[in-house]
Amino acid sequence: MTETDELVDALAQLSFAVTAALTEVAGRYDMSVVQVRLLGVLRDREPSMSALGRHLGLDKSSVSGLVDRAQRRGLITRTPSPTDRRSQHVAMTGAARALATRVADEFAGRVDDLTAGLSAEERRLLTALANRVVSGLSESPAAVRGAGDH
Amino acid sequence: MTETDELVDALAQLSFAVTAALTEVAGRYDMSVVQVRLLGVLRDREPSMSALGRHLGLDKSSVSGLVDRAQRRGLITRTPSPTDRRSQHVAMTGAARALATRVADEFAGRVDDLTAGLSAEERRLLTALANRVVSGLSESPAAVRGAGDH
DNA sequence: TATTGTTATACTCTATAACTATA
DNA sequence: TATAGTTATAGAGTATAACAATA
Repeated sequence: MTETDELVDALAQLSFAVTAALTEVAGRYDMSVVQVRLLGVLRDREPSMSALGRHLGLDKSSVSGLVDRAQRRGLITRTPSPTDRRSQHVAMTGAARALATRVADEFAGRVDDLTAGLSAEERRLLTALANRVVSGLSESPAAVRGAGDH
Repeated sequence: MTETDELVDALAQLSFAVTAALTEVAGRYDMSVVQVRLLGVLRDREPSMSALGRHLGLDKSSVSGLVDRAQRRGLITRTPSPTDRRSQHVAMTGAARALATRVADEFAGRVDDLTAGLSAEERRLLTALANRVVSGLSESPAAVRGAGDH
């Protein structure tokens, strides 16, 4: 295997492990990864449906369904835009904020377990390298704590 | 934000970026991430349905559907086990092998783009750190080139 | 005309439960 | 009894196409 193949495989496996951890933690609260990301985006924004779709990389019809299901569970609200009568503003409820905090905390614990074999210096190094990789992206995907986009 | 939170967020964003790249490449061939992983597992194995489920972390009923759809597309074959008449052995076809190679190559190109901002030494460092994180897992998730599990 | 959002439709992916066949 | 696999069913998630309302 070339060095490139080794890097590709290592990042793929790391990503599967991180995603699996988030899936597992979210599942304990009957949430999916995309729902966790939805709440992450709404943590410090109240976007329109279409802006939400851009943040999550989803079609507007997918956002409609996603928001419908979250609203049915009392996690988000839709309010009409005062300036554009076609538009809705999406916001998370207090219950959603509490839920998102719990999920993020438990996820952090799982990442802590995953990286337990690294020294403090190695963890800082991994953080820096991961940030360098992601910083090259114009549209960062929304993460769990809502940081890093726009 | 604490150092732990920074690490958690950096790994979450990195994982989303890597997964998004794989999703995008696979989509160009009408494939999903799980289908790519399926072919990755079959690259050097011909497991039973239940063993396949363990490799992918899926219920046997999910595997049935997944294999059905792949078989309908001519990507895999089912053959009866000679020793256990309840059991099926799953194998990938030549067409699937060619397809998996193309997807893996394009995915490698995307990861190359993502890490273009790193020096050769930094890429080696990232590979080593990612491998250290994943090596702590007893059951590694199947990656794109089929390496790293069992 | 273009944009915002919803709805209808179709498909993949996933799990639970019930089932058949074999061990 | 236990295991291997399929099928029926239900629900989340996604996209495309058609639509209504507004800009």
